Amino acid sequence: MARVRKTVTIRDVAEDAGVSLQTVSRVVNGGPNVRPQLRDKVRASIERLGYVPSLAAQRMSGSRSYIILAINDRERTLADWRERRGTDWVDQMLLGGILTCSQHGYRMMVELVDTHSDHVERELGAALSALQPDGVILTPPHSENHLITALLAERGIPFARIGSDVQGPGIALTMGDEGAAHLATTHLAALGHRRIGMIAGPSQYSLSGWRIDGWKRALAEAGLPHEGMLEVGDFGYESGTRAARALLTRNPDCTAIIASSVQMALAALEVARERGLSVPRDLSLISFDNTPIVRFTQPPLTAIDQPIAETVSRAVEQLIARGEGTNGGKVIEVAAGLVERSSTAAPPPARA
Amino acid sequence: MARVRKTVTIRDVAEDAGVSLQTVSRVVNGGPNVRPQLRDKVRASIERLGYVPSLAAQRMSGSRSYIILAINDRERTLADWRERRGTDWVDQMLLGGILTCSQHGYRMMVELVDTHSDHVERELGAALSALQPDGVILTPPHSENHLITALLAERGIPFARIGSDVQGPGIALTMGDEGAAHLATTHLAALGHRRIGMIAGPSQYSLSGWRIDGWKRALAEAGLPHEGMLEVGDFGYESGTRAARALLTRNPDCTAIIASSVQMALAALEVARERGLSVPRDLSLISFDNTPIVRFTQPPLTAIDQPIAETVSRAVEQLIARGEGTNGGKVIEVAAGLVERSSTAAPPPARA
DNA sequence: ACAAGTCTTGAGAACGCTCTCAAAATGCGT
DNA sequence: ACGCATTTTGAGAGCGTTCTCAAGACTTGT
Repeated sequence: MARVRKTVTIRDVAEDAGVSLQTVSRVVNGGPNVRPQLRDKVRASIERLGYVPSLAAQRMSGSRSYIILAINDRERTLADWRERRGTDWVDQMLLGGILTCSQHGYRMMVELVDTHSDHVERELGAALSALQPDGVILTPPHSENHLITALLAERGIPFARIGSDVQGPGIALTMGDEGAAHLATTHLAALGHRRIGMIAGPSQYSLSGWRIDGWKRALAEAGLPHEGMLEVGDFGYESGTRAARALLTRNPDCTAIIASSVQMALAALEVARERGLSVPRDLSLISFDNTPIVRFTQPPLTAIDQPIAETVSRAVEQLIARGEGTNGGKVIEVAAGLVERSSTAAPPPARA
Repeated sequence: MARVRKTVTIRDVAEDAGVSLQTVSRVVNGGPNVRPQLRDKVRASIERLGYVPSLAAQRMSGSRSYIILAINDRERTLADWRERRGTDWVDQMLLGGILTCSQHGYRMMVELVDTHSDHVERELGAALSALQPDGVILTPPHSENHLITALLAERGIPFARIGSDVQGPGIALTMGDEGAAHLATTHLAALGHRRIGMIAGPSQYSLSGWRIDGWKRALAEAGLPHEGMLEVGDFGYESGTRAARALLTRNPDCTAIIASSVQMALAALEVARERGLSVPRDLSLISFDNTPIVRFTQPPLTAIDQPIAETVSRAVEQLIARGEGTNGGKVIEVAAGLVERSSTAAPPPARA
């Protein structure tokens, strides 16, 4: 029979060490002004009794809850999941967040919120009331949802917007979308490509715009035109198929494509196959998002590598260290890289 | 300036509705014995004020914490993540859990614990003390770690073991590994294969054993031999390469392989390619784990589809409904299916 | 109409912790 | 040694909820 062991509380420790509750609390929280001798004694008691403060009680009395709440888009997450599309960033985001939180004695919780719903404020408000998190991390497309940012600002909860470089309330962390697109485009131009197409994401995501900007800037620098080389998808596979077909039909001379999501890149790969174009011989392809999938396609895809986990990790750190008072207007940029695999090469001589 | 809005507490609601705290609490928790008239009045106040009970306070006073803790293997999770292997199940597990939890007013938290560490008990114990979860979900390989199950049993915390069919403390939820392997093997045998190889997972995972059992049973039923057709990997890509090479070298007549993880299936696919074997013409291939990746390989892989999300979801429900007192000995089986894609076909006539 | 029950409501303690503020102990300059 | 400033310690209240238990308001049977 499971003997129900009583929880070890701060009171037990205080008794064991022969000090007051308050002193134990100070030791636990690394408070100042405790004589080393006493501190060690208390630490020994904590160790011996295996005391760990209760999160709930800490929240109740103190000002902190030691909880960071990560908000994801329910709609997209669920759709991805049901269709087994691959939720790309969720696991990386999560791991980056959880690890960094636990390093600082915090906990991360995930909340799925539907942006398009009328109840955003209700849903999010309920979560905030129930959890009273010390910080909130917003992922696209929530990062620039004014209803959400306003709600958070009103409640005075520090928050970080991932994938956003718009200065505004909260901390913005951008993963260098403009620069990454520029990098990829420049890479293709350097290989000799002159007709470089772009399959962008939907315009609700402002990162879609930045990627287009980076692509255009690189093209301009290389003296290449962008007219007619842009298609827009919704990040999903089907939209990628449509976009790739349209792009290649309209521009038979197109020798390289940058796709703004893994799904759309995979779709482009399939479209190339159906047209008898060999990748990378006839068509070079670069995928945004360096997810595990792209290593195992045929050929493995060259991809832009955005440090999602690291970005979330930095967001967590910023939120935890918010004490400094810097809550607004900060913009942090994390640089993306390019991982070359076998889907990019020089264009075929005939068409170069 | 963020005007710091005071939190709405149960006291505010009580005042607004002109009743006692206790009555509001009863209404919130759906307690019995409240006159409908009063109940509606209280509900109206709750609605108007936007009251949501504080999780921390609920935990403090009540017996429940409304938290379910999911334990994952830190080592494997991190390795997968760092090497961008694809953490396969993490996102599905998580989503299944989070969704079901939120449907019941619970929250799910994720904890990464290192099984091989000496500190398992410490780490887990600390998490349990801090969070005081109402239930714990164990994923492989923790599901059968006796240190962990003993700790949970001692503390009297209900727990579910995912991917385990061993009756014991806690609820066991198996995803039909034996049956799934049997299904896959039978499918191959029905296509005409007579030499069906198996790349199994490491023996620490008892599901590895069940899969082997299912495979052997199906072979026996079909009157086929299993000798020399088994290789063991560690779920990772490299081990899959080694295993596939060994298997094909030792058995040149092997026309079909079942791989116990996506990574190992991808490795087998690559090994086939390097040997000039066309999949599925010369070699049929079935992957355990129907993750997004396998849809996009060339060819797309036939895969066993284990309902990870649904299983976790059922685990959560069991834990929440634990009130009934049934904490031990229960074994729940969720059936796996087979998704046919293009990596399986009849064996080449010459070798059939 | 009255006692005995049931249903409904409320008062107050308790949960485990941190906060504020006051008391005790210590250090320092002379 | 003495007074003052500073450091170290402790006592008590309070956080928002649910629990226990008792009191009041209804029923019901006779």
